Amino acid sequence: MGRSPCCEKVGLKKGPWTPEEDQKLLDYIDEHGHGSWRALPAKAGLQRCGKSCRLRWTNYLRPDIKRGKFSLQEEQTIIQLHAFLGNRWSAIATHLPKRTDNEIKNYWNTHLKKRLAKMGIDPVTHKLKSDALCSGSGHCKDTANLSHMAQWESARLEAEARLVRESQLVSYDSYPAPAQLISKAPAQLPPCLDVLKAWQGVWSKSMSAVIFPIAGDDLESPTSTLNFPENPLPIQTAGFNESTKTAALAERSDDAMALQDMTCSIESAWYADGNENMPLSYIMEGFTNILAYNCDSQNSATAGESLDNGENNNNYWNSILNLVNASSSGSPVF
DNA sequence: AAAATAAGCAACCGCGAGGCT
DNA sequence: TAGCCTCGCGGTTGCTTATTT
Repeated sequence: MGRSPCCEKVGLKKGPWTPEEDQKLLDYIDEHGHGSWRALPAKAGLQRCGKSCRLRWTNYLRPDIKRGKFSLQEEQTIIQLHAFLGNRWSAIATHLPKRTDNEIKNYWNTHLKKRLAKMGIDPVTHKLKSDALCSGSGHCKDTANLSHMAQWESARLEAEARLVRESQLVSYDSYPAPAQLISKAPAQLPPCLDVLKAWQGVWSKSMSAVIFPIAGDDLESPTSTLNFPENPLPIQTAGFNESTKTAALAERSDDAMALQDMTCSIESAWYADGNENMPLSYIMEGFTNILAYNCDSQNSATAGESLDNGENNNNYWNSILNLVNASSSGSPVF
């Protein structure tokens, strides 16, 4: 028996939405919430499949969507998260407020992927295409470590995404005030991606001289754009203080605690593997610093407009080598 | 100015997960 | 427990717009 179609396709319109259709959908959701997507088109007087309505709403009509050009920090965040998660756009979108997974996916495919490829970086593996830096025995082991950690991080992000979805369900139940309610969702999240954030404030001091030898100390450290409320736990770069952790965890939901524990697992696994010299987050952030530094002319103001592409490329490769050299036990990233 | 090509992006499709009965 | 239903995700398509020839 074949799979039943998601909806009766005969007589249903496909293709671009008209302003009238948009208005009907908006009006209906404004008044009733979306409820069952399958039943929505008939109730709203739309000759569309419910799936199409959901897509139009989530990717275009939702009031909390930010459109337009991606900022440099958004780009960095996408690259960081993609290195961890791969093409899991919904999980990535969870950490880019007001951006949809579809928009991020399109932006990756049309801009970031090409840019990385142009720089000689495999956009799938986030490794140098030559793979020269994985020739030693230690580097390949580190790559396996990264993969293991990425699995933990991936699972943790999925749990976070679940929390966000649940909070959004609550929000839509009490429509019509979706924008305000959804905007509260991040405030309900536990602090996240500590792996990426942990080094914040440290990297620019300890590594900027290596990564940005000409940029000086006043160069803004391109930290994660992940938008979360004030972190109840102090960000630490050398493991977690147990008493602090315990006190903070006591204030949280079970889910949040689980997420925090997973974060700790990632970090402790890293340190336990004998790579105490440089946490993954250092490497990841340094990596995206480099990307930020070498992104194309549209962001040249950040990188320094006086540099031409050739210089940028030279600095890029030098910076990678410096970055690797800075880690005596080898970088797991490349 | 017209045709060809490339880029950008909205929308569709199929699949899998999870909930419900 | 199995089967059905709904939803969401990721890959892909195809239309529109911009750029090049």
